Amino acid sequence: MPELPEVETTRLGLLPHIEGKRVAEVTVRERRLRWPVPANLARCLRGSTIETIFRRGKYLLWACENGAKSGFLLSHLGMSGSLRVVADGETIARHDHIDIHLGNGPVIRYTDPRRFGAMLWIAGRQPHHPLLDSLGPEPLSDQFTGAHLHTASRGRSVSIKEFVMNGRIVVGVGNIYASESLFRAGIHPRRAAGKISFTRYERLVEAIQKTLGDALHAGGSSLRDYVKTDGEAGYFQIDAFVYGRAGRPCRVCETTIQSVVQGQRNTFFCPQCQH
DNA sequence: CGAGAGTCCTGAAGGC
DNA sequence: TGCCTTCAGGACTCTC
Repeated sequence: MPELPEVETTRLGLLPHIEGKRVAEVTVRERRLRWPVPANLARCLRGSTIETIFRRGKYLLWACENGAKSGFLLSHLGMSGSLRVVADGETIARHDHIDIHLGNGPVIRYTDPRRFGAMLWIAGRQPHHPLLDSLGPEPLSDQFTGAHLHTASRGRSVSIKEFVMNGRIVVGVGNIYASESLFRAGIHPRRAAGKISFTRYERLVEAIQKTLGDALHAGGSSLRDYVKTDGEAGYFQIDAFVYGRAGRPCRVCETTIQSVVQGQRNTFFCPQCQH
């Protein structure tokens, strides 16, 4: 369930605890994540200094300085993953798969019940990886514009809902925020992406940025307690206009909210407000 | 290349 | 109360 705002909140929550810290040891209890955790991950990380963490889409890139052994830890929370700062010696629970022990300090603990997440290593000083090669622009950047969506969608018959959830088009728009953003933009989720006007795409960009921005703000409000939380606090506190509200009245017009399945994902929308 | 389906996994929720 | 089934969900990967 971590969408982009939660990933960014995780990054900001970790930063003050890891910046400039040396990795003393790495414990891997479970290698079976989305892809197997590399057998040499501990060897790659051990002894390096974590300079900072970058985010690209929902991926986190941990810049690890260690001379010729420098590289990047590439992590993804999947849908049930979390990264927390815990005290050394903290009790290990069922799905606590990886611990990164920092020098005479805390432990960064990766927990992921469903194991859809990832923990990979990129050797070298450039964060190049196939998973990152074809990602679309960041939704909160200047590169994400109505013009971009309009151009990228010409000739595409795929629904707008599936289109905005495609990471090659724009990163970080997951199932919840896709429904919410389309509602805010007044666009019906089943409309063909290729048949939406430039003006409406400009409106959609605004809606996505507002939706993500609001969630980011709410997530940020939980940062103070970050050490003790699993990053979920604040995340779902935003009132959804449509997500999860099938059968209930639209908050704007009181028409009954409907749900449909698109690409094996549930979509929620107001048939009156969206067209 | 694009579209659509399949896949990984566990916990929560619903049905009987 | 408790077991069984269904669903949720990110995003890569495969097939046509």
